[in-house]
Amino acid sequence: MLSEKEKRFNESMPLGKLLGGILKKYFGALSKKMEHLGVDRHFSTLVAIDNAKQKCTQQYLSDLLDFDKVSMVRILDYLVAKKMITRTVNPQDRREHLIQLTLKAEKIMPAIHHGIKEMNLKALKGLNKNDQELFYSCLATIFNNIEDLPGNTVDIKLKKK
Amino acid sequence: MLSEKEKRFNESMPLGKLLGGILKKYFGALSKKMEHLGVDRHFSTLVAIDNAKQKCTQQYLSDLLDFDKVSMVRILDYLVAKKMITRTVNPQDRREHLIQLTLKAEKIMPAIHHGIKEMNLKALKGLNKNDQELFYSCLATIFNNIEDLPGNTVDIKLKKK
DNA sequence: AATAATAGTTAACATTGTAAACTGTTAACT
DNA sequence: AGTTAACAGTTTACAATGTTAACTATTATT
Repeated sequence: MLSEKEKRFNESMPLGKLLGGILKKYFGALSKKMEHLGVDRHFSTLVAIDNAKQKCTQQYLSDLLDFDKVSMVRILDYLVAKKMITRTVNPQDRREHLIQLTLKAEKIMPAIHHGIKEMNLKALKGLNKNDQELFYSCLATIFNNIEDLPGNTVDIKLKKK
Repeated sequence: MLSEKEKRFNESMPLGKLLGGILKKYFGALSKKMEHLGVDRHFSTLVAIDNAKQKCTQQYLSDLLDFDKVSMVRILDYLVAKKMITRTVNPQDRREHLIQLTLKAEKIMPAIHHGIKEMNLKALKGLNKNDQELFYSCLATIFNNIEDLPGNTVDIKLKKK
C-alpha cells in the first residue's frame, strides 16, 4: 500500500521535493488550525517579532526569516491590516521601521505558540527524543550546507554586506 | 555568529518554516546547476516520469508529486513546450493522457539524475550514513503523520476516492 | 557639500495554488 | 438502449509569493 509513497523517498528524487510535499500539508493544516485567531498566515513572522530581543526592523526580520525585503513589506502590510503589528519610525535612525506586536496579537501569541508546538508534535509523532534531536540537527546541518551554494539571491544580498 | 540562525531551529518556530528556508535555497541552487540543460524547473516531474513503471497519466503524476491537477497541466504544458515530454491519448481509455519522455529528455536524464544526486550529497554533507538514513526515515514518518491532518485539499480529493 | 550606502516602498512581471465551470469519455444502473 | 454518475483533463479567474528595477527618504563617508 505504501509502495507509491515510498517512491517519493527514493534518493534519486530531489530532496527539496520531499520537503515541499511536507511543507504544503504542514502549512495547510496549521492554517486551518489557526484560522479562528484572526490570522491564517505568517505565524513565523509573529513568532520572530515576539522572540526578538533586539530592535526589530524589517531588515532584521527578512534576514532572519529568509524573505526578500519586498515580500517582507507585503507580509507586514498584511499583519498591519490584521491589526497584529504596528510599524513606527525609529527616532534614532529615521530610515528604520520598528515592528511591534499589538495588544491584540499579544493576546493570541500563547495560542499561536501552543498551536505551533502541537503541530510540530503531531508532525514528529512516533519519533523519540533522540531521533527528534538528531532530525533537528540534521536540518541545521543541511541549512548551513545549502546556504553557501550559488543560485541564491538571498545569499548574494547577504554577501554584498 | 550563529546565534541568529539558530533561532530558526528553535522548537517554537513552525517546523514548516525551517523546511521552507531550506527548500528555497535548495531549488535555487538546483535550478542554477541545471539551467544549461534546457529545463530549469520540474526535475522531480521528469524523474517521476522516468521512474514510472506503470502507465504514466497526469492523475498518476499529480497524486505522486502532490500537485493539484491544474498545476499538473501547467507543469506538463511547460515540459511539452521545452520538448521534454509528449502527451498522447491512451487508446484503452481515451480520457487519459499518457506522458512519455522525448529522446531529448532521455539524453539529459543521466545529467539530471546525477545533478540531483550531487545536490543531495552537498545538502547532506557532514552527515554519516546512519544519520542520513535516520533523517530520511524521519521525513517519511513526518510525511505520513501530516498526511491525515485536516486543512489539506489533496487529502480531501484522495479520500473521496 | 557631494556622494555613497541603507531602509523601506512601489510597480511590473512570472510562478504557483485554488476554485469553478467546462468538454469529452467511460462506468453503472435501470 | 438511454440516462446518470464518475473520471481525466482543460480553461479561466483570482490570490499569494518571489524577483527585478526604479524610486524616496535618511544617514554615513569623504
